[in-house]
Amino acid sequence: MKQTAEPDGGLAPRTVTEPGPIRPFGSREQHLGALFEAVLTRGPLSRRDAARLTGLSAASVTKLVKPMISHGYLIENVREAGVPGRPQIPLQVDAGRHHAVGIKLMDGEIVGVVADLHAEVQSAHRMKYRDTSPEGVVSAIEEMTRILLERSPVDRARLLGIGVGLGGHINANTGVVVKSPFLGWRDVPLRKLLVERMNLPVVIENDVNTLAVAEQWFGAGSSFPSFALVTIGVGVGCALVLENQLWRGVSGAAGEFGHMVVDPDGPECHCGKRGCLEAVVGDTAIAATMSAAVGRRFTKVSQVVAQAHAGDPDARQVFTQAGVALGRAIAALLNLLNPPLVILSGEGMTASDLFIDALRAELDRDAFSSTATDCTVLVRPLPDETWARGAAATMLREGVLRSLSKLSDQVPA
Amino acid sequence: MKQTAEPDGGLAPRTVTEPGPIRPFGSREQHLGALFEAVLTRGPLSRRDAARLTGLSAASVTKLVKPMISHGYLIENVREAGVPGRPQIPLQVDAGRHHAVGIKLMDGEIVGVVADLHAEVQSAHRMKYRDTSPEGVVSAIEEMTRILLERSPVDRARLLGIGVGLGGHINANTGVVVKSPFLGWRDVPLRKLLVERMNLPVVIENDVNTLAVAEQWFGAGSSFPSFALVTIGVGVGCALVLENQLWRGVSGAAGEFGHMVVDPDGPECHCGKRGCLEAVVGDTAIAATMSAAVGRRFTKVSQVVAQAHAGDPDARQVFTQAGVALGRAIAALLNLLNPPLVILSGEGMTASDLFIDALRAELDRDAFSSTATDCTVLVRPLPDETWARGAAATMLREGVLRSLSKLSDQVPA
DNA sequence: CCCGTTAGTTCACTGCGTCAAGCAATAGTG
DNA sequence: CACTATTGCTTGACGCAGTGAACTAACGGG
Repeated sequence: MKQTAEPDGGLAPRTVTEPGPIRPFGSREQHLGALFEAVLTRGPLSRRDAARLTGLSAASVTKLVKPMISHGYLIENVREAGVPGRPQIPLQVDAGRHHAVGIKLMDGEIVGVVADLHAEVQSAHRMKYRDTSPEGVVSAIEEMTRILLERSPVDRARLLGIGVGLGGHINANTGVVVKSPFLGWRDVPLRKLLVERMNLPVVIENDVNTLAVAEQWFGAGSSFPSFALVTIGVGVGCALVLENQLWRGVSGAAGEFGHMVVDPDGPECHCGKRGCLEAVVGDTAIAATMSAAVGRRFTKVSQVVAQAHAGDPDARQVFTQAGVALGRAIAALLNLLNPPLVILSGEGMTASDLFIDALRAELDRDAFSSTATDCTVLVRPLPDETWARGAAATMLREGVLRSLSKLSDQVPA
Repeated sequence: MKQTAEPDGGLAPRTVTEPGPIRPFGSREQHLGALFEAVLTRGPLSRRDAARLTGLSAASVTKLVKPMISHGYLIENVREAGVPGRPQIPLQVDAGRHHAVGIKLMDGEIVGVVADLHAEVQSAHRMKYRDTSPEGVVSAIEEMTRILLERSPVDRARLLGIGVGLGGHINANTGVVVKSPFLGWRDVPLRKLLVERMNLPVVIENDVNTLAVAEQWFGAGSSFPSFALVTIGVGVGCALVLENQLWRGVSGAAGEFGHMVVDPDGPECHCGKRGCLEAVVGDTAIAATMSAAVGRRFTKVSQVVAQAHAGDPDARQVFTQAGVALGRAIAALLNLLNPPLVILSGEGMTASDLFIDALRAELDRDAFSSTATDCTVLVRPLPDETWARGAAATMLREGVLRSLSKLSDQVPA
């Protein structure tokens, strides 16, 4: 805590020097972005429908779309008639026009993809790495990028950059890894290092946040202004999108969900506390609980999952307990923020059938008033490269919105 | 939960009918509001400083301030020289120009105030009521308003309306009390009833939210774009202000903090679960825990507080435990949202010395990375009418911002 | 008394979105 | 096969809001 004081030290600043947070002018940039997002996420769209979606007038849409077409962001599809009246001209994003590399850093392993503007994966690769020093990781990412771009060659001019997602406390604005337990890092300026080495735009972001961005652009999140994304796997993570904005918190550390204490008398967590959510429902926790219950050593969740699917009551019980704990934590989230949507994702959700019922029941039990009934809960098992895809999506979004804002009306030569 | 499904049912809406969420035009209304808020919360302010604060140009400030002065919202103070150059003209809000009634509904008791635009309380009153039917409550509020306005007569034209704060799930937009446990209500259109009876603008809002609004305008919150407000007393409540906006959630139920489960094996809660935060640190919980520990019957917290202040180790222990539980819950909040400020308030904070150290220690222990160090924690013991004052502030804000938006440049006759 | 300095005001200008009118392209109809 | 109804897109005049630059106002100091 910075300080604690009884306030009301009513300071009347004689000279105010705060930098005005208000944009001096023009919402054009925002409207360009909104229009692009609408066309991207809501499939092919006529100008008229785009106008309705964004709230702009048809005239404005025409004006704004023009430079986006001439610069190659959007393309006009062939008109399709069928109803009386002039047929609509479907607009869509020229997906192949822009690409990005997405990379997910894990403990000892790294997954990378090349994705186009629809976040369709063009190629993927997976490799191990040992050297966890900043230099080593940068080299691994360089190597990965080289391999990926060899497999699916992308014109450098059309490569928006590299998005990197990793667990821990990442300050996306400064590009600094504030703290990453699995790498043992503190305050490593990863973005700077990567930009210097690769000479390409780089975005680094918490891995769960990258998933949320992908979900917001290409998934269920596109229909909801706010949602929470909870991932279950080795760890438990959470990302928040509030009013269409990724919520990062003051220091960029928002969304730390795994170390919420759900049972003060629960098992010890690697963070030093007892009964953290992660220590109850994380992968290692599942295996450990099962081992303790049966008296036989389980090292992997997959073994417990297999047992449970085979009908073993002990294994089923382990998952039921995990579901209850998870439900309790998510209920806390629901009660606190009352979001319209919660997406459950992560490797752990592939076995969601084993605990989803317990989770739901607990949600209904714990949720205050209508916070549970007013919330859609979505289960999203994770295809393997999705994390890396999310990182690519984050870079795509950043890059496209940035370049859109520089768009001028004039047609390029 | 509404539903659960694997999504990607990629619906391509042929005809889009969504109402565009974008404002058709003009940010003038927002700038008027921002300017007014700046002058209100940042004390007397010259046009120049106001410009710096809001980010507007000096020219714009001149233009926007003109109608606010001619309509009596702002007044020019006498200039004060001292430095070379033309002296500044301090602008300030004409506090006496607008008033509002603020009312806090409690179980069997009702507190009301009349407040001016600075939320200075002009007069206050407190009374009991028995009839908890909607009719009865409306009558009590009417009676209260009558008494308050007798004591401090306010020109009806200058009375912006009545703000009502009460615990429970309140939908401020529709003016409906969705659920109020202490009144035993469900879906009561309280605002409608009050408007009909009183023929005045009415705002109803969750009581903790009204406190947050007051804090945002007149308290520490005015210097932070986002903060969380946690109240401890009979119940435990929470309100969130995110990016200068009160966060209500989809259904207006956000901020339910008291029924987060902090200890699954803890004491039973009146909500039916076990180990809710409220059941561990609420007023009745404190008394109950103390009774159990000592084997003597305590019915009021004040008794336990007295014992603790007298040095009774049992009593002190009770508060220490409560501090730990509270710290744990607030740490969860910190980790999830990473806000720059948390304000601790409510009647319970008058005894904050008994548990604040335990709370702080737990925060530091539980918080991930820098979420605790980057967060200012403020203790705000509650003067008695503050709840009602908050309700008045909510009405003032609503009323003023609404009427500002109708302001035209022309000088009134 | 004039100068430097700072605050506030005026005004021509510009960017941006809108409205209204016009143009374009289809299906249906006599 | 015109002709009309219908719907989508485009164009241009308009208005609003905010700005920069020039100007006026009001002070202290030499």
